[in-house]
Amino acid sequence: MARVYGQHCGLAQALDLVGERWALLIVRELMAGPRRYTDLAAGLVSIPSNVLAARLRELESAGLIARRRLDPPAASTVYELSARGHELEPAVTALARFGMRVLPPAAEGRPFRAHWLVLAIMARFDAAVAAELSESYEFEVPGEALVSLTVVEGRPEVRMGPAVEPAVRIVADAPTLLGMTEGSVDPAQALARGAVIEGDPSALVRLAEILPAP
Amino acid sequence: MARVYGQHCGLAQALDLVGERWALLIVRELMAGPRRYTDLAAGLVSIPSNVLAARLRELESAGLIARRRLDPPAASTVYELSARGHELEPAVTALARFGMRVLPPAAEGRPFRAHWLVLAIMARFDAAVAAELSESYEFEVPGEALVSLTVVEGRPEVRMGPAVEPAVRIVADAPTLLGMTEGSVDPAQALARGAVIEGDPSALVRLAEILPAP
DNA sequence: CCGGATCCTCGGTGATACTG
DNA sequence: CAGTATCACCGAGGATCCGG
Repeated sequence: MARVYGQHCGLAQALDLVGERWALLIVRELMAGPRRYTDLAAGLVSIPSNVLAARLRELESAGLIARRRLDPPAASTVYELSARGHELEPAVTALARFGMRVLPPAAEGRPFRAHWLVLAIMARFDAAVAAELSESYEFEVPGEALVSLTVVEGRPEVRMGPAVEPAVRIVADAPTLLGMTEGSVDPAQALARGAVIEGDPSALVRLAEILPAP
Repeated sequence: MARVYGQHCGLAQALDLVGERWALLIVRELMAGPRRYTDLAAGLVSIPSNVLAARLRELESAGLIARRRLDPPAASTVYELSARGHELEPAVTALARFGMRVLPPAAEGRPFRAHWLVLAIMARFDAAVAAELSESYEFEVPGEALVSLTVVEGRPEVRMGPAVEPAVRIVADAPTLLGMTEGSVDPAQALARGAVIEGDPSALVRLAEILPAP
């Protein structure tokens, strides 16, 4: 692991910590909440098991993630972002925003996971437009993921799990919902693909405004 | 170069383009302006020549950088960021901001370059504090780099080269100036280390406010 | 079934030398 | 100056196996 730049530069320092292959994708997975080893392997799709184990060790010793044993009866270990690890979120969302601009719309054999919705929503959120808004929204891929966006006085919080009194609820399959957050699928197309959109129509307009095209 | 994630995710897509070793550091170099092959090699400190050539080829075919032949008499080729390459700047500054928080203050054998000041200033700039401000500042490492920060109605522009009518001019050696932009060296310490600070004292206060600690 | 460890192969990286 | 050529090496990829 002597493959570090060792330069006195913020960017080089950041890349010395999370620049290795798979490292930032592990952070992406944990941005959706604590996750077990096996869930991480599934969310990362094609990561070799030994590489995942090595990265988790490195990220833990860098203080970016933490292991925690769940209380019995659910005795299993989960990984989660530390406070310092959460500080990576602005950088991860900025990279994702860039990537979404050049992401091919079609999904030919390209794997996707419903919980990536969390990052997609964070990346598209526009704080300047949200301003003083306070409202919550809920997104569901039946049987796979339930994601909530809660905006409190312009500040967003994206989590796995239900929203309290969502102004809008959108239920669709993963490609449709991801396509909506990426701007390649509009509500009309989503409805044609079997999506269910319920709630306040004016809130749906606001939702589209605070999640502008990347 | 089949080492791509191939996932339908903005972050994975971004890393497929600039996730390989040295790629983002090349972007850092070009954020200080167009640069020749040899200058890139010097700014990246320890990059193998074949790797630099390979990355430049990849970044060019990805549309992130462009080669350009300078007009005679200065007949040489330079590399520069394309429009799409400039779109990486928010992500690079966000990563640098994270890295600056965990960057060890001392520089024991860790190499640095004066033009990294450009990224350091961009990373520390706080748009919320700058608000409606319009003012310019100049930073100089004698014989190595001259950097200007020009704020127009709250929007920053950081360039190599002199500022027009700077409200403040700071002249110091590279470690002192980099330390100031990283928050580890305050003006008093800088003066003790031989720095020259000239201009409007109230503008110096404003400068410290729009470049808060990362 | 979970959470890895182990073994092997292959290709990218690092270091250096060389050339138009 | 702007790369290309060569080679050793180590980390990624892929599969399998193992203890709790």
